[in-house]
Amino acid sequence: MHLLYAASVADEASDVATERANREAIDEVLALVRRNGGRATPARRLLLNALFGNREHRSAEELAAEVHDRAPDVHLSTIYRNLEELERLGVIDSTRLGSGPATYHLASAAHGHLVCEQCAAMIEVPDEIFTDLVRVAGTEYGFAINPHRFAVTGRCADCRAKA
Amino acid sequence: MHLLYAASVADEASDVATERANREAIDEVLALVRRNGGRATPARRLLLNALFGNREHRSAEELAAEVHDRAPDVHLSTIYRNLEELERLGVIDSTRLGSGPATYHLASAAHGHLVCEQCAAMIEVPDEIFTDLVRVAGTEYGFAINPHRFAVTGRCADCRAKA
DNA sequence: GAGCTACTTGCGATTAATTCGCAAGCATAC
DNA sequence: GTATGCTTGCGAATTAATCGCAAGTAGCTC
Repeated sequence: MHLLYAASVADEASDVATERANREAIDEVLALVRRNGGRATPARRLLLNALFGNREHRSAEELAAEVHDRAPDVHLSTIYRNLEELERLGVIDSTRLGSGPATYHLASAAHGHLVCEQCAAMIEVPDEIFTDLVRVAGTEYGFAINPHRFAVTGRCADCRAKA
Repeated sequence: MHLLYAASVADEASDVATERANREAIDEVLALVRRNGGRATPARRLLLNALFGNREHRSAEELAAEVHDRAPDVHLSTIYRNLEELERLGVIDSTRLGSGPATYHLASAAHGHLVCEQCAAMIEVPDEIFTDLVRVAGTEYGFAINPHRFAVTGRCADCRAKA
């Protein structure tokens, strides 16, 4: 099993154990950062901690709030710069869901997104749902789809039922 | 006859013809607007003229620029309000392509979009490419996909070749 | 064709999300 | 330890879109 995944699977039953497990995964990411000419700074470590802390989609602002619990001085622009860097390295994915801010989560928790245009509900779906689209786009247009970075919009079951 | 003059006369002639053809379609839309409690205002007519004028994707700002050729006083917020209204009525689709502003085009020219994450190139694709995705999302999640409102991101053939 | 009513508009201010420039700070390599 | 250059904090700037409000006007009514 992949280390990144293993770390975040543990539930919050034992905070200490989770934190230790996450620290290993975070150190691995920081090693990757260093291999790419980057530095292991406290701000970066705290951001990774927030990202590994739970698997939900969170905006830059929300992640900043979590980082601020421990280091109130970390500036929002630092969060943005680090998110950009981590995405470039493939550690996280950013996804634009509808009209709000972009959301971020670990690349190891990759999945597609269905977002309702009416109620903004978001459904996470496995990549397999895109198999055919990926194939056709590849053969017909030479286009390699990345299903993690965009949201598929439409209307959810609830909203359809109401109409 | 002077060539440049001939060209401009021809352009103007075709402009006039196109405008007459579009006017019918535009009147039809305005009738729909009125049926829904709206009014046929000059600003609205000019915006529709711009939308019917060519089929490309254009941002609110670009459409405003076109409207301004004839009526410089139409405010950008009026453009936004009218675009919102026209989308609500199903006359146009708005699509978020990547990171830039939303783009708008006639719903009758509906199609999907592949957008390259690297070079921002946009490929228009027929709806059929989504057939399987639409089917699976419908049966598995009760979700009705609208393939016109989002962009499928990934890497285009050119950028893949370079890498 | 005058008048009423409600939809629309122009305009500026405001919000939301993100990016940028720069000087100071600090992680690493040597 | 010291130099190098990646990073940060901070505020200002950008970009895209939305809002509140008073003035304007489309379209119905009589």
